[in-house]
Amino acid sequence: MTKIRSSALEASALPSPDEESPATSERAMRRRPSHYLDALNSEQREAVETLDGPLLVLAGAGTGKTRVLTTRIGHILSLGRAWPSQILAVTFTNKAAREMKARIGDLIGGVVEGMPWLGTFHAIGVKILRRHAELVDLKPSFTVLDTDDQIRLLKQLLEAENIDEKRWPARALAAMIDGWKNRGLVPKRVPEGESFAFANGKARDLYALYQRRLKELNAADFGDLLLENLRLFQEHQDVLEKYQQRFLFTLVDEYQDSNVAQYLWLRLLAQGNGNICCVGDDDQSIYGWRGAEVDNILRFETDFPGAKIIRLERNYRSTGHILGAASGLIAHNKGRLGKTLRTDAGLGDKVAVEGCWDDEEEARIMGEDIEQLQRQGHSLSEIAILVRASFQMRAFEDRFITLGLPYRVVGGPRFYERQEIRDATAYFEVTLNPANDLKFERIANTPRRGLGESTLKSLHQLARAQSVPLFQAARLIVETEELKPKPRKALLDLISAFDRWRSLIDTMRHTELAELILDESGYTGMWQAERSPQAQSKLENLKELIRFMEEFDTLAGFLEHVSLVMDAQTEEGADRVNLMTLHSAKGLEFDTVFLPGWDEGLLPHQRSLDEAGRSGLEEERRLAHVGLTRARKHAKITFAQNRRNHGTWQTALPSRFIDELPVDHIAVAEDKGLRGYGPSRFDSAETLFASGFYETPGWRRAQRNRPPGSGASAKPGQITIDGTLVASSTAEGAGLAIGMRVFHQKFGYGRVVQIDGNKLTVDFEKAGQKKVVDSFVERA
DNA sequence: AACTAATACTTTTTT
DNA sequence: AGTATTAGTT
Repeated sequence: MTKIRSSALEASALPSPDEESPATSERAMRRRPSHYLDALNSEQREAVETLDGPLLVLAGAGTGKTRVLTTRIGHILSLGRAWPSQILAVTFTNKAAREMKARIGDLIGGVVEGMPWLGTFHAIGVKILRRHAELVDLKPSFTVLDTDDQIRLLKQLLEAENIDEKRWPARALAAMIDGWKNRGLVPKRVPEGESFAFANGKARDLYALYQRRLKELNAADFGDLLLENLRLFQEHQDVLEKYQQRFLFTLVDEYQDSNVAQYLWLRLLAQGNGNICCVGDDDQSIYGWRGAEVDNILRFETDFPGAKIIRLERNYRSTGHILGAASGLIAHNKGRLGKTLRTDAGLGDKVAVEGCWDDEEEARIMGEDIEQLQRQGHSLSEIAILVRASFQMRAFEDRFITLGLPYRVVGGPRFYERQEIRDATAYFEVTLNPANDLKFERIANTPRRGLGESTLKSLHQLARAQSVPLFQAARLIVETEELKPKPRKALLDLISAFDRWRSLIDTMRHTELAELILDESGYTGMWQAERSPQAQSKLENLKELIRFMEEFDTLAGFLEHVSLVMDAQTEEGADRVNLMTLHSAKGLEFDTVFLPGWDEGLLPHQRSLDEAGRSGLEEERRLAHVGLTRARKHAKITFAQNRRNHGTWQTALPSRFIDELPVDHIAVAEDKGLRGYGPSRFDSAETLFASGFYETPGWRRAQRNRPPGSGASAKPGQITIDGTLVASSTAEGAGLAIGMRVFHQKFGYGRVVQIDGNKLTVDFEKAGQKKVVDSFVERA
């Protein structure tokens, strides 16, 4: 247990919430240790002071959820009810964990070294698992697999089982296994029936096989971090009791995002003393597709008998109209506990609603709006554009680039998920732990060193026959004549390189060693040789990685954290418009929020509707609600009538969520007209919308009944022939001849240099000389 | 083994 | 339409 001297506790009696006047001195705080409670409203205060027994804090958007959590921890500490090391506080993201640490630090003054059990479910899971690894058939040094490794492993399994990977993709199996793990199901507990969804009922066996392989590799995937913990607690009562006794208080953030496994885990731990406090908002549950169970929060009272529920309904973020619009919208959901958000701020601006012709116009309008805001002195970083799906971002990026408007894409591929980062860490991992087959395989032929499929295959064969790791098999095989001289030499070089790097671990600084490895392996060289702009940024990222390593003392320490704790470094500071998905916007707030793409089929996403029916619709509605409640002062919703889906133009109707917004809180933009696009090609959404008819049931019916092809289905001035462009040809048949000018979809215009049957050599004006198939070019 | 052409896929994504 | 993976070819 971490030692915290009483001085630390004294210090903890001095919480200083941000609003507190600087005049409040440390000494004053000591005299009146409950002063920090004064900064809370009555519900918040109750949530902080109700320490014993199960407590659910239903915290609507912007009601001070994090403040309650951190103050509660501060309160526990200042009352001396527990040492920092006796408090378990779990979050879902590293970001949330970091923020909580920082805020508790502010509260009790200084860095919170003494909160070893504040972290994500997974981080805490790993920590516990390492201590008791042997009890779940792992060694304490087990590695955590990322998604790539997981898929690769499953692919191998499928191959070994002779299952057609075309028909039964490894990804699908991975999704199923993850699903089971999220529900806390070990292979033998998987219901028979569910097995049939994959490879004619082999799914469960494959899952069992996969788990066995993981143990052999001394590895755990993300799901295991919880599932194995669960198993540990269930099978070893003594271990469970130890933790039950240790954790005097348990706090959970974003409880609505928890899955069954997490719920079971929490319940086991909370059975000790029952002091569990979950904070969440059922109206912000948007991760159902990833296994989150809204039911966990809806059922809290039943799951934890005697639970107290406190609602935080006073919103400190948004103005009245925005809150009114959001509340009116979410009120359409049936499965919710129900909260009524209110604010003391004025009504503010109504939520603007505007229709557009297509996504380009949508982007253009927002670009104009943002430029205007900018002229008024609005900070760009206080503006966010929240989209449902990432493909929507493109239109905005295009527009912003032409406008020269600085923007930043938030979310996207995480730092650690980038190819070059994974490759690099794979090198470090193998250096440290040569038995890590998956990582070894990942980089064996990256950069290309002539160790192709066939070599890897013989390695696998040998490894399996001798039941040794691939690296060991490599050692053996280079002693034989098994391989041809070239790959044999390459393999030998690789092995000795790794051996040498390994010998340097103890003597060399870990960051230097890392650079050495990347250098000598030819990995950096590989990217340097590729003179593409991406290669440049990849090299930058590798530098960033080394910089990040500085924060750790050893290579091992770094690797322990890298897969769990590393995320994109969002360069703060620069004044840029934020562009992100609704999902990644949860927990953030901005003065002005733009919500494009409220189209039927996109915001209630069609797929969500198809796959999950009403509950899917409700989740989509929560997503819309999350979007609206991100805004402090201004919100604008737009929808487009035409959206390019996968290549083809499709007409779209305004989202049903627009109909559901209370009329009083929204302002429908005046018809800006279709600006010269043909005369009344579609007398529907926009025109009627703007003339005030949009709220009538008749209008809605008209919208729904409108045949999908009516109105314009293509961009004016653009001739689209739906379906096929039939002209097929052989080179001769199409009348192609040497010297003829042709057009190719990808390469543009060029001149035919040579004809070889149906293959052409064309000298393209932009792309240079290429060999193409005749059917891909047309006469220009 | 490495390139090119054909094909398949396309919601959201903490760890 | 565009990209990412796979299959086929050299």
